[in-house]
Amino acid sequence: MGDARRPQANATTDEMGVVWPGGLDDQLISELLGDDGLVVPTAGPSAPAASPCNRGGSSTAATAWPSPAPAVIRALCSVYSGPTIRDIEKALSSTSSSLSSRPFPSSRRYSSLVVGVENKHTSNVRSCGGKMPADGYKWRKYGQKSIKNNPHPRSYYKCTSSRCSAKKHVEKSTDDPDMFIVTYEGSHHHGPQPLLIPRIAHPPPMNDLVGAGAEPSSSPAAARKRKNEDMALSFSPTSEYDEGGLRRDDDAEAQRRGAAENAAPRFVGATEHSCDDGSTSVSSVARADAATTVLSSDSPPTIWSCLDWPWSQEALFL
DNA sequence: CGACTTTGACCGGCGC
DNA sequence: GCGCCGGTCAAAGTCG
Repeated sequence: MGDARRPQANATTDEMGVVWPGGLDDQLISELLGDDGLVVPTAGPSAPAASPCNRGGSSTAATAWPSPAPAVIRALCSVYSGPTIRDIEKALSSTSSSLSSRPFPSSRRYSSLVVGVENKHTSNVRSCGGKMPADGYKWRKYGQKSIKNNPHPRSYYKCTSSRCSAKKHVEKSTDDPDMFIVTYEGSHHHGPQPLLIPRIAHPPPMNDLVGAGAEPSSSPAAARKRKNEDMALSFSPTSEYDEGGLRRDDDAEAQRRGAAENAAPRFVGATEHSCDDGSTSVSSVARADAATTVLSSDSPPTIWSCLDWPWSQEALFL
């Protein structure tokens, strides 16, 4: 999964299997909501799994996912924009070599967590806008550390939801300054912050929504945010998650959404995405215990994707 | 006043 | 045991 970005209306959309021009296409909505293939396979570290929203009738899914209510799944599917299982399988077979050279830090600890530690999941996230895409959760930064062999500091975040032990740390890749390496640890016991509501009309610019709030550029808040953005690792949005109509969890809502989250499938795969500038990049590889996501383009996605499966990583776009 | 970021200090794990 | 390193804590400051 990883890539919850809306694919751009150009070259690699074939790879994604969908074409979403400026907004959430009616046809797409119909397709998604009408998709009978809302079948989720059992998760397993070695077996490819699928989104509950596998478009295009992938027949890979063999086992029905146990718990989420159909309404929940439909809601999830209505906003899911990640690769299909077919995309994943295809990309896995073609890009595994390139992915093996992705810029993981040389840290011994880092390498080990990628391979086998439960509840630790590493993603590479690229934003062509130079900012970290929001992932749908609200995080509080609790530390920042300089890391050996990486000129960029690593920032540590905790989920702000009470009783939630999810953490993540974010650092810039040494090889690619546009690449953010995000490691998630633990799992949320609640759903993503925003509701699974497509936001179709008038999406604000990406730069106003990711990594910084949509503040008037002349305001003190904007000045502070600009200052923060200039700092090495102040690119991960936290409080800004609530802006633009997002809101925090309350307990009941968290429980409802948590049910869907707990039933989340696990993606295994990779795909390719395109930036607005026409460039493409290796996209996503996700395993039950590791994930790579490349998010590209400056253009504002139109919908929110709130899939947090299983490592509580999902991308949020407004 | 609450929520948040920043940042230096502290702590524990690991290798030598 | 020592030093390095990553992860966390907590005080201070900022902002709305």
